[in-house]
Amino acid sequence: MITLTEENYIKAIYHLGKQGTEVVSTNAISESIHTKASSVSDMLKKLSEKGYANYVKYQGVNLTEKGQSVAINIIRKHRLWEVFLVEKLNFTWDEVHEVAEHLEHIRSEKLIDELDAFLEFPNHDPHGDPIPDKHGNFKHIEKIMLSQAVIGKTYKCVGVDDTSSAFLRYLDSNKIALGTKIVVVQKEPYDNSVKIKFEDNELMVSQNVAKNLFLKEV
Amino acid sequence: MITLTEENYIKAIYHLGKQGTEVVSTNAISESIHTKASSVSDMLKKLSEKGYANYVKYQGVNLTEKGQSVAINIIRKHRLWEVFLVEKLNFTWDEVHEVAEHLEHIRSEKLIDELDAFLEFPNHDPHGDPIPDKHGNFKHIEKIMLSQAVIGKTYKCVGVDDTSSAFLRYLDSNKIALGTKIVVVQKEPYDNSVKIKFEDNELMVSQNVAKNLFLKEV
DNA sequence: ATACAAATTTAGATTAATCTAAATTTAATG
DNA sequence: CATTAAATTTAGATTAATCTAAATTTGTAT
Repeated sequence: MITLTEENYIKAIYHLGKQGTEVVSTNAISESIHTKASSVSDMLKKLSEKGYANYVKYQGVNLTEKGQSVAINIIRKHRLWEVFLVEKLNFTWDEVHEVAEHLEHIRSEKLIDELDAFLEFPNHDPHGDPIPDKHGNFKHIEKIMLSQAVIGKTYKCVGVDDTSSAFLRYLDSNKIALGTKIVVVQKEPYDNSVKIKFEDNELMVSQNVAKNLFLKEV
Repeated sequence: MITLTEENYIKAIYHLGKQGTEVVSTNAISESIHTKASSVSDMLKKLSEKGYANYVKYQGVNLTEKGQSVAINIIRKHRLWEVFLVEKLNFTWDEVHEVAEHLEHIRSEKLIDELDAFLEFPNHDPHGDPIPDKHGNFKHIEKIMLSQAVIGKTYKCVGVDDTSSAFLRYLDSNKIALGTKIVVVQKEPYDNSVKIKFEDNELMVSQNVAKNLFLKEV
C-alpha cells in the first residue's frame, strides 16, 4: 500500500525532473515540499525499497516505471478535478490548485473514470496543462511562448507556465483567458516587452508575462 | 487543527448516540470503527481536552456543541458527495458510501457550498437520509416503516434504514428505488411479511425488508 | 456483600513522518 | 591536492495513532 505522503514525494520528483526521468537532488525536493533534507533522505530510501524510485546515496533520485505511473495517475486526477472545479463549481483558475491537491489522493478508479466521462474527456486542465488518459498517455499540443510569437500573426492562448495566483489574477483582470485570440502588434527590443491586441483591447505586457503565456498559431 | 482521525471518532459518536447527545460506550465506538478499546480511550481523552466531547472515565462519552457541529458538517459533506456520485457519476446507491467516506474529509467551504448549489440544494441523500444545510439544519420528512403501512393506501418510497450493499442490491434487483410508488396489498400476520404492488409488479417482502424500507403517504 | 465477569483504562511498544544536530560525502577553490 | 563550503545522510527525539497485555473499575449474580 502506498501512503499519501509517498504519493506527494513521487509527484515532486516527477515535476522536478522532466517526467521523473532526470535525476533530482535531495535539496530540490526538500524545498519543493517544504520539509527538511533529512526527512527527504529517509523517504527516498523508502521509495527506493518499495520500487518507486532509483536512489543512490549522495547522487540523487529519479522514478522507476512504477513510480512514473503513480505520478501520472495523480496528475491525471489532479487535473481532472481542476477542470471539474472550474467548469462545474465556479472556481477561478487561481483557486483550484489547493483543493485539487487534496482531491487528487482519493482512490477510486470508478470515480475518476466517471469524472473523466462526465467532463467529456478533457485534454487540458484550466491552465492548459495536458491531462493524461487512463492509460497514462498525454496529448501534447504545439505551443510557443508569447515572447517567441511573430508580429502580425494571430494566436490562441492555450496555457500558462507560471500558475501562481498572482499571475493568474493578473491575466483575469486583463481579460485574458484560455482560448483568447491574440495578435502580436509590436515587440520592444529594449526590455523585451510585447504589445498585443485582443477583443478590442490593446495591452503592453512585460517580458516576464510574455514568457509565461503559451500560444498556438491559428 | 482537527485531524482526520478525530473527525472519524466524532462521526462515530454522533451516529451511535442520537445526534451525539446520548452517552456512548468505549466498546460501542471501538466496534463501530474497528479499533481496540484502548485506542478509543486515548482518543476520547484527546477529544475531551480539545473540547469536542464530554468524557468521564468509565462512564462513556457524548459530544459538546462544538463536536456536534463538526459531526453535522461531515455528514453534510458525506451526503452531498453521495448525491453527486449517484446523480452525476452513475454510481449505484450501494457503491457510494466508501468513496464518500474519503471525500467527506476534504476541507473547503467553497467546494461544498458550490457542490450544494450545483446539485440544486438536495434535501436528501440517495438513501433518503436528510442533508443538513450550511447552518446545520436538517429538513425532516414524515416517514413510516413499510411494516406499519396500511393495506390499500398508496405510499412513496422515501428512504431505507439498512444501507448495506446486500439490502440495496436486493431493492435494485426488485426495481424498488427512492420515489417508487407502492400500494400495500396484503399483510401476513403469521410471519409479518407484506405483499406490495408497484409499477405493475407484485412482490412479497419479508418482515426484515418491511422494517428497513421507509415510506411516506401520498 | 463478595466474587466474578465484562468493560475500560493504563503502561509500554510500534510505525510513519517529521525534526534538530552531528557526522559524512561531494564539489569547488585556491 | 588540501582545505573548506555545501549538500546529504545518520543518529536520536518527537508526535499521532495504533496495538498488546496488564491493571483497574463497574455491574451482576448468588
